[in-house]
Amino acid sequence: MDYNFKAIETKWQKQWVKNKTYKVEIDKDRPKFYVLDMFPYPSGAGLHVGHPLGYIASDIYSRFKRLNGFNVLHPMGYDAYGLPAEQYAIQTGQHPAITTEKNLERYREQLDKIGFCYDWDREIKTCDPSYYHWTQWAFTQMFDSYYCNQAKKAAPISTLVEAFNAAGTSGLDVAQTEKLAFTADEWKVKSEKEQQEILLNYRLAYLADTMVNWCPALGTVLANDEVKEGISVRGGHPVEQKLMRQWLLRVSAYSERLLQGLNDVDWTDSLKEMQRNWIGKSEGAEMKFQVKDSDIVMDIFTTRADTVFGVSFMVLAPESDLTAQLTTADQKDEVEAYVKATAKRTERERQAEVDKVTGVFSGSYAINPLNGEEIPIWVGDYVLAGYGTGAVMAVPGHDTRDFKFARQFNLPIIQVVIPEGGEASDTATWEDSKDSKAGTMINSDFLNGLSVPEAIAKTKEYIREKKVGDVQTNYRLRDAIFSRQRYWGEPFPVYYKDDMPQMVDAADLPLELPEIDKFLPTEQGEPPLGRAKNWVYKDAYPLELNTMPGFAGSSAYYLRYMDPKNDKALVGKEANEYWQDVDLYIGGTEHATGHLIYSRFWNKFLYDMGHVIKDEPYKKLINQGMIQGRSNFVYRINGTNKFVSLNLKGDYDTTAIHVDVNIVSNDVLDLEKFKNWNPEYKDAEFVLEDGKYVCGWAVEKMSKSMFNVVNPDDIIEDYGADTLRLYEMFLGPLEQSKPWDTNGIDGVHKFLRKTWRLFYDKDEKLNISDEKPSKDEFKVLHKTIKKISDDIEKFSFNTCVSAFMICVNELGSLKCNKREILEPLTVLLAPFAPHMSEDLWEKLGKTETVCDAEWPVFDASHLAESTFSYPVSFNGKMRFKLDMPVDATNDAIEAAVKSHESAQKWLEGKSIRKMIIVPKKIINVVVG
RNA sequence: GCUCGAGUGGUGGAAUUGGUAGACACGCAAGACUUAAAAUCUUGUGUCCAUCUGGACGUGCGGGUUCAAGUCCCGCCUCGAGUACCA
Repeated sequence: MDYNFKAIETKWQKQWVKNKTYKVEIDKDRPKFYVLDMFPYPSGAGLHVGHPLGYIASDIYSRFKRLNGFNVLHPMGYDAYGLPAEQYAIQTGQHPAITTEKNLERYREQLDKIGFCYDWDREIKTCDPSYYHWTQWAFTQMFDSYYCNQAKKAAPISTLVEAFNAAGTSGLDVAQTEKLAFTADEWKVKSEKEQQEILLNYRLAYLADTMVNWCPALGTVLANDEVKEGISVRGGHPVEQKLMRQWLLRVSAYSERLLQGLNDVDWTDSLKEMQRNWIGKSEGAEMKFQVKDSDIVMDIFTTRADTVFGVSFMVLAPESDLTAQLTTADQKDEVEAYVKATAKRTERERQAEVDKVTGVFSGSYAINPLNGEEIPIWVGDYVLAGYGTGAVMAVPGHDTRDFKFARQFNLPIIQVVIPEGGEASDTATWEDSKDSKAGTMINSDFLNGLSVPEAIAKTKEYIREKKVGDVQTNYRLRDAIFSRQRYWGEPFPVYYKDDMPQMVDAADLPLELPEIDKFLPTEQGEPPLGRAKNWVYKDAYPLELNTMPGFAGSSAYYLRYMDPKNDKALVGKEANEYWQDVDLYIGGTEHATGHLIYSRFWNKFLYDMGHVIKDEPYKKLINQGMIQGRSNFVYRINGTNKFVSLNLKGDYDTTAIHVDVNIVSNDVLDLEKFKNWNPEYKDAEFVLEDGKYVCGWAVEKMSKSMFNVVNPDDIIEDYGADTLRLYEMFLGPLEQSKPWDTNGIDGVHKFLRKTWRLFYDKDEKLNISDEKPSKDEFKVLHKTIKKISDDIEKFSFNTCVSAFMICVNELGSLKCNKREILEPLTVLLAPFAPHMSEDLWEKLGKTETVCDAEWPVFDASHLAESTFSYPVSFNGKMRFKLDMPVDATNDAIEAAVKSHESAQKWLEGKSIRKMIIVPKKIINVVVG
């Protein structure tokens, strides 16, 4: 019988469903292992060959763990809310739920064909009310909480109210939007509404007027990680800054814990580094600059308080509240015009014009707290409102941006640091600021002569003593904007009473997404939910019109898989205590600053409130590399419909045109298919080489427009799922990006057929021998057991496939069909090629699934050798091999080398200076 | 600019962490089987010189450490990813 992958794969996929082979339940007798794939968003395009890479890797690891006695949780579900389905709805009027359901079915169909061991009984969808019930619940919990910096954890907001009643804000150190100060008496006399407004300053989910990334094309605001280089990640539309009242999550409260937590997780260094940069901790000082003839005090943040004697002006962000306050009457027009002009520019324009220095004088002066000098206050858009205090002290001598600004507006430049090995010089002659990371202080009063680190320490001490500022830590991480002016997302469990937000009662959750007639904003510019009929709570109070963003549903999904049907809690105690956390998380690096920050934040909050038992959700995380496309090109001779083969194109003036990779084989174009591919090429003519049309190629992103998309369904149709799985792994290291080239796939398919043939004789009859295997056969097997076991643990799946090929090639030449070899080999192969292994396992007479077989145990005694073949080098160059007993003494080896025939020509006329002998490794003879 | 990662045959990639560079596979070439093709099998395949035995060179570039360097150190170059007026 030939290897009939179609019959085998269909058969076992049915059997697995029928036997519930992948159903998982809590089993306290076995250790748990939780393997998770990053939640896919089911797009309309379906899966291409790059998507399953990570899923195959996690599937192999899950099966391997199960074979090693672990109770493995390996679930799958869908991040089903999102912009594309809604954009499609706007264009076609089709309800996003229908589009989503259709896409999801297609995804499922494609996934099923690959033979994954998911427990589909645990499937979740973020758009399912029984799921978003708990997304809404978590939000209400955050609303009812604040973050205490002293306890370093979240606590119920009622505790804070008690504290206000007892002593106002005194003695409190809590996360807050604005630094407020009031006494208990002041608090008590405030109206209910005023108190509610104040509490928003502390809640972990809060409503506030903030600068947001507004994307007009999508009609919604976006979080920082959803914007790259001033354009939206989804859709690529321009984004501008706008002041809006929005829901936010106080992620910044957890900055330090999110940073510290990275030390306890097993993630790649590069991913941790990305998160560290995104959190952006910097330590420095906050200093107070009194404004001349005013009671206003400017707070500025600096990491280089030691350079304060070099400050020659101050700069405010145009959006800063202080800008208007500090503008004098005669500068008013100019400043207002500048602020307006800045606001009009998109984020993208602002970034593109980094070199353009713009600014305007406010008319006011500040007083340097260290030397009492008066310095002008300017407004400039190089200062960001969102970072630090939105104001800086400018040290043009030692900061590039300040230097450029000073030159542009003719402001004084003072040198305060002499770089190591340099001398003080006239700043008028400088072309750029001078580096100040190391050196000696000058022009700095009591700091003169000190080194930079000494000066930093001394300044900190000084400003604390004189109370002109304080040592301060700053984080770049911003609170997450949580409102979206869209339809297809979780509704907020929020209603408004007297204009103040209130949470929907827990008993009334989930608050289901209402039906609307059109998926567009209302005529009044309200979000789409403004169209919903009776969108009120308790028949009286209007409900929130915004919906939640994409990351809401994906922030705690891994917890839900532990207990997906629980209608009393996000996750039950028993399930949470058993499954605990994710042992292995596999997914793309694109989630580094979004999902992976938000879900860590979300989880830490739930941990603080005692709802889950682990502080960090993902113990080990691996980023699979991107599968790139390998595009093919044809070369059209300009102005003709004639195409010239790659190596002859130098003789012509040509234009390269992308051609569908599916009509090219080994870079040779199928001419007939090409003519039929596009009516434009129906009458195409060709200049061939050796009778063939050879295409050019390049590695590019896999995308429709490059005609290089390869569909896994097609591969499975031609070669089977097991071949697809093996080939995806064989392409290269999991974490590396690499191009997909279908051409190499024959190799792994051939390997599977060779494996099959070990079980079948020439007449295609099953033929397995119960004879004792030979020493060589055992050696091949155990070498493979060791290699596969080690490499799976290292996630080095490409070398596993090579090892299998070597093993089967060797067993093939030994003509081995011994049960004692083939049985363990089938188990080794089961994680990689589950369909074939399951089938062969049955052929071996087993009645239980191969998934529950026992992983073969490596026995080193089978690898023991009596001789070792030494490579013999002369001055480091390998010249010949020498077989020696493994227990040969160095003297015996030395003698053997000296008398060896091949050694003579290298020793001739030279003397042996030294002989290096590394037992069972190498011999190196140093001659000269 | 800063941070991280990577540069090995025509191609994808191996190399036990300092010890035989190019495993395994694709592609290519020659051969076997076949009327023929496909499939399958065998052999060869880093570059250069040589009829062979063989030799020289060779892991982005330039230095260095070492008996021995793809691997370690110093200085560059190129590509990829992330991030960016972050004070």
